[in-house]
Amino acid sequence: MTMGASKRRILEHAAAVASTDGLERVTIGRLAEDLGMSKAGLYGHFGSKERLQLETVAIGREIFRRHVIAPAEQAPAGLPRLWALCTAYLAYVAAGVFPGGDFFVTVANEYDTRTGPVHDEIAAAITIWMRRLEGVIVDAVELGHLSPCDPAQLAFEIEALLVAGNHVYHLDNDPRALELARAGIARRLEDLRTPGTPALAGWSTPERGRQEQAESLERR
Amino acid sequence: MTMGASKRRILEHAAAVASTDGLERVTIGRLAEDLGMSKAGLYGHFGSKERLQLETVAIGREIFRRHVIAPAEQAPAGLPRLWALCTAYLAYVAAGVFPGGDFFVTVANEYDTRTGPVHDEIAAAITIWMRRLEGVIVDAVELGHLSPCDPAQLAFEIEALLVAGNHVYHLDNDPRALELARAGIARRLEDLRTPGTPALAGWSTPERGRQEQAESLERR
DNA sequence: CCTACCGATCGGTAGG
DNA sequence: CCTACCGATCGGTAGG
Repeated sequence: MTMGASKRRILEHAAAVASTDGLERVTIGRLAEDLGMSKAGLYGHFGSKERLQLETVAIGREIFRRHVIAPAEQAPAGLPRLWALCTAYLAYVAAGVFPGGDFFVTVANEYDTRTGPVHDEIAAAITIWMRRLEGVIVDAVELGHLSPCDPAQLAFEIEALLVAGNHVYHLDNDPRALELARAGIARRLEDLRTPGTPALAGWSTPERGRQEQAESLERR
Repeated sequence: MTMGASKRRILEHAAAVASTDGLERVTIGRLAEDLGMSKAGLYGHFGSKERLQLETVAIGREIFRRHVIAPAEQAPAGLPRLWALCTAYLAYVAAGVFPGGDFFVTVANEYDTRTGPVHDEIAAAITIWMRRLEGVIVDAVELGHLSPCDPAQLAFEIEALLVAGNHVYHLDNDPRALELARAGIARRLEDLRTPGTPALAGWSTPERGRQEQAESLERR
């Protein structure tokens, strides 16, 4: 999409605000003040709050594609690409590409029980992401990397762990959440990996000392 | 907590609204209009928006305890109780106890990157829930129901699947999401179940016939 | 892009 | 519990 530099600057800031506070709090007055321009000047780029929200979702998709999808496309098809998608997602969260973590987790939770164009656009973006996961899983099975399995079930489980990693990472401000997500996905994929297929980088759980395990038991 | 009937009615409505639209949209004017009272009359019960939010979180915890924790306490300790917690959670979502699904998923996502007393109260409630999951997992291992495992890791994975089930159920308006969550948890627990321990009700995937199911259990 | 507005709604208060 | 109000902020508009 062709877009002026000013409009792009507005939308990138809007996406950053939405990732922490939600699309509802992306108000025209707040954006204008943050960016040092007038409300009416900013408003003129969009014509309605809903258009601003829809264009914010669109730029969120663009940033997600650049930081998660595109890097993983470099990996070989099948299991390596599936694992690359997972590690790229976790890296995107850890790097703070959006200050509130995964943009789509925040806005999807905000709009999951609402109706209208903004809900539909968010749901469509997530459906496309899930179809991509499922497609890469199908490839991995057809290439003999993984034992036969239900792609929708496996994609659901992987997405659940990724999203939970993002969520707990921010709620508890604890980077170990991303490690829990990585370990859960690695274990699930390891169980499905066929004998001839090599394991991948960062696959195994880092060694945990006996003391740390005992503490984990005590903490309950 | 002692509480007048009027205040309880306000808070139960506030929790219902928060589960769909978030705590931010639980405004004093909206509650007053919904309940047919004046803003000032409603406001007087709380004294500040933050107090209203904190008391809404408290009543959300009470309702969660009644619908998820208490029923599962009836099940025997160990694996049966762990499975009862999971099925009680999914039933609580499916039953629409809150119109927006799990109250805590909505508000935790809303507040995960904020600071202050409301964030802290939500984070504390979720920590207590996670500690409960971990404690029941430790019991299941000590009772010999499950092979030894990292309780924090398993609790994280179970919670991830439960929350994803709730989330996708509402985002796509598709009840199969809860079945994906149930199946994912069941498979994970089945892999950890020790030979002498019986499987539990609703354990297997429905698509599989009873015969295939029985064979599958024998094979292990 | 701007200044200057509009009616509606926000959290909160005064006074009863 | 109520009416009546406050200043701030919301999305949006008029006019340039």
